[in-house]
Amino acid sequence: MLNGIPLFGDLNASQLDSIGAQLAMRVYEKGDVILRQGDVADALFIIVSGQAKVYMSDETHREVIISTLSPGEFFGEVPLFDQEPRSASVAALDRCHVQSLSYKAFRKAIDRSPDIARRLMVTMAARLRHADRQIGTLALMNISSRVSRALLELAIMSNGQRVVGEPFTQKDLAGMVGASREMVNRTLRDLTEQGFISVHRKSITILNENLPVSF
Amino acid sequence: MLNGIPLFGDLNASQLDSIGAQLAMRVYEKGDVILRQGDVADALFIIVSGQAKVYMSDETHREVIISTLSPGEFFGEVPLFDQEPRSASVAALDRCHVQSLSYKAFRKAIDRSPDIARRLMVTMAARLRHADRQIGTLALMNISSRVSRALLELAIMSNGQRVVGEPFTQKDLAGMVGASREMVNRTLRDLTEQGFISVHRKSITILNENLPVSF
DNA sequence: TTGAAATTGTGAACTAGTTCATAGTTCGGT
DNA sequence: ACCGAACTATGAACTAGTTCACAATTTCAA
Repeated sequence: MLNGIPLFGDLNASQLDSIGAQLAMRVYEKGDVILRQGDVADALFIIVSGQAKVYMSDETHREVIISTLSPGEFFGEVPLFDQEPRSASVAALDRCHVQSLSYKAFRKAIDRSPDIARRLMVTMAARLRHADRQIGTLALMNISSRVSRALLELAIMSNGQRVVGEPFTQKDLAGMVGASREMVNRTLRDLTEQGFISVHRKSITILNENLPVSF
Repeated sequence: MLNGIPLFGDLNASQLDSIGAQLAMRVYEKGDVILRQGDVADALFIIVSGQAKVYMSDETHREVIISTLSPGEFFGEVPLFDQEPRSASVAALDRCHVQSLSYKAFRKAIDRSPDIARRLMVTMAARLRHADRQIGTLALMNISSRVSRALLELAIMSNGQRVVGEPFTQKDLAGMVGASREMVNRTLRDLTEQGFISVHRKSITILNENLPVSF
């Protein structure tokens, strides 16, 4: 989705080296929490492989998925600018290789490279646009429209077809659209009956671009 | 709310002058639309006086208020980074004096002043945090909690009391929390009966900080 | 000051969505 | 190849919130 201009693409090896003293790689298994809402923050993360979800949850363990992250994308930059605790949690949706960069080094990188600063701004602007859209969707659209919109957004081309597949479950989808899992299930059934999608195993194929989005 | 580090605070008069060829001031009356969702964008705006709302609406004229803006705050920066149309509309909540700065000049300012770039990033990060919180709230909390949260957020100190007053109507509040106007009215009645707030004319006083927020 | 427009207040009918319960299916590990 | 765990599916009861309708009050411009 928010696709990754690799953040450090313009740095040569020695430049990377000069800021990257604290660059560390870690592997997270599916379901592992990478960072937790409320934690004190001192590092930025970059996804090298795998996918992750950014989410918030309440005390009854219901959760909203704010966004999903793919290889090349980074996350955890917000607290660098306001020194507040992390605003959401991030967990691996499948096995993830994640690099971390201390804020100290990250700040250095921003200061030294106008290009990194610029890319950071571009990404934050994209996230802002996406978040605002999400707010509009949650406040104005009914669930079946929200599900349709989520499917269109998650779909990737796979031999000529738009497909939403692994690693997303109906529960994940429910979290993304702010609805119960059951309601998502019923919506998928309806969309199937109406011929808009077809569902096989864990993968949903979009048969008709014009999913019913009321908004 | 998202309070204004003035964006151009570190520029001296001649620096301001050198980028500000296109700096123009305009007055908008209450209700006037300053910019519209879908428009092509080529300028940034800065509120000098008055308040404005950032909102999206659907074809049936229901609207969500994404945020409100106070003097010192700027808006309309997102399309600078992605060349997409404006993602939301902005309208004056009361009489507003608004300065506009062409993207061309704005870009120049960002490039010349690391401090302006930094402030821009700080503001975007704050907006991102706020937006994510809003998404969580919309997806996880019931309406009375959302109203309580909105009241706490909008309240300003006015001789020792936390007050939410002009220019916000119940309809505005409804737009902010993604609910019907009637539901907001009923919630305010309940909160009054329970002694948490008191309502006189258009102003709401918070009597007890601990408004019932479930989340 | 007065009349029209906007805002507030409230009941009643309705409905979209949740929650609960339970069964069938698929998945992943040993 | 098997077993428990996670996921999918679906009906039924319930409920939070919407919508409609209308009255009362406040605001504001002429």
